[in-house]
Amino acid sequence: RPSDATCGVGNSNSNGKASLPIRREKDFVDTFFSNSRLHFIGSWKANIDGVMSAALALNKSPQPLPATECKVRQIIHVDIDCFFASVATIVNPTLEGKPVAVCHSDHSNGTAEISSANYEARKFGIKAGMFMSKAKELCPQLVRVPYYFEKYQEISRALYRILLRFSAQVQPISVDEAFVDVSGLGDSMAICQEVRACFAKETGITVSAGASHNMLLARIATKRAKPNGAFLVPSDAAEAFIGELPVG
DNA sequence: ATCCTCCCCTAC
DNA sequence: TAAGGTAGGGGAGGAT
Ligand SMILES: Nc1ccn([C@H]2C[C@H](O)[C@@H](COP(=O)(O)OP(=O)(O)OP(=O)(O)O)O2)c(=O)n1
Ligand SMILES: [Mg+2]
Repeated sequence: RPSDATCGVGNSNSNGKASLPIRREKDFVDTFFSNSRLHFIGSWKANIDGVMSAALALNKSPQPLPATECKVRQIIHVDIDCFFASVATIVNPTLEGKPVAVCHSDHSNGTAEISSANYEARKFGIKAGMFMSKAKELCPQLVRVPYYFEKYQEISRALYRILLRFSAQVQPISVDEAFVDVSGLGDSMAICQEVRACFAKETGITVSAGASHNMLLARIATKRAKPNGAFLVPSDAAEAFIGELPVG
């Protein structure tokens, strides 16, 4: 906080240089937020509303059947595969097939957190939130890549533009994840595959999809579909599907 | 009974 | 060399 900055180290004497620590404090806060992946994700949620209303204003998105007018809804959930890590592979295709993790630091000690790990890296037990130092213990040949926040924004917009071509009822969950109500708009698995194909063609990145008759089942179906797949839970299979889910 | 605020937790 | 922010669900409990 600027009001605290004059209490900082090296500013104890009254030589008229009190403004310097205040300015450096402000720069610190700005760089912190501009490099924070969690700030990027969190503020995007509010940002999505603008993207949505702009696209919906074009009035080109088909309206699904209201829940009251169809016996069984058709809900789709989509989630980009290891989003940030996938973007790095688009930027540098030679990373294909190698274990990759997104992180500010590549050091073997310290507490820098991994934001996203690709599926090669996950075979070693590496996952989001893990310290890079721990990840390199598990996988010394792990390739560390930087953040590309501008590209995440661009690719996220592409996903939402595609989803809104199939239905006007899109609920954003995050930068890489959304629900879509496609009740009465066609075969839900066919729509899943169309969305996946469109997105892969436009961005070169894979997105997985789950489909079922409610949001919860669709979301869990996406976990089963990953990576680079689609999975349907039919109404009469829901009980068995839920019943066999492992703990953890 | 309802509404509100605070707090804890979780998913991104 | 590191950038642990943000929104929302839901329970506890006080005010109305
Ligand atoms: N603890 C976390 C979780 C997520 N993210 C960021 C990086 C992810 O790429 C993005 C999307 O989150 P997901 O939970 O969808 O994870 P991924 O897309 O990376 O992998 P998955 O294939 O499991 O969806 O959010 C992050 O920075 N820190
Ligand atoms: Mg994802």
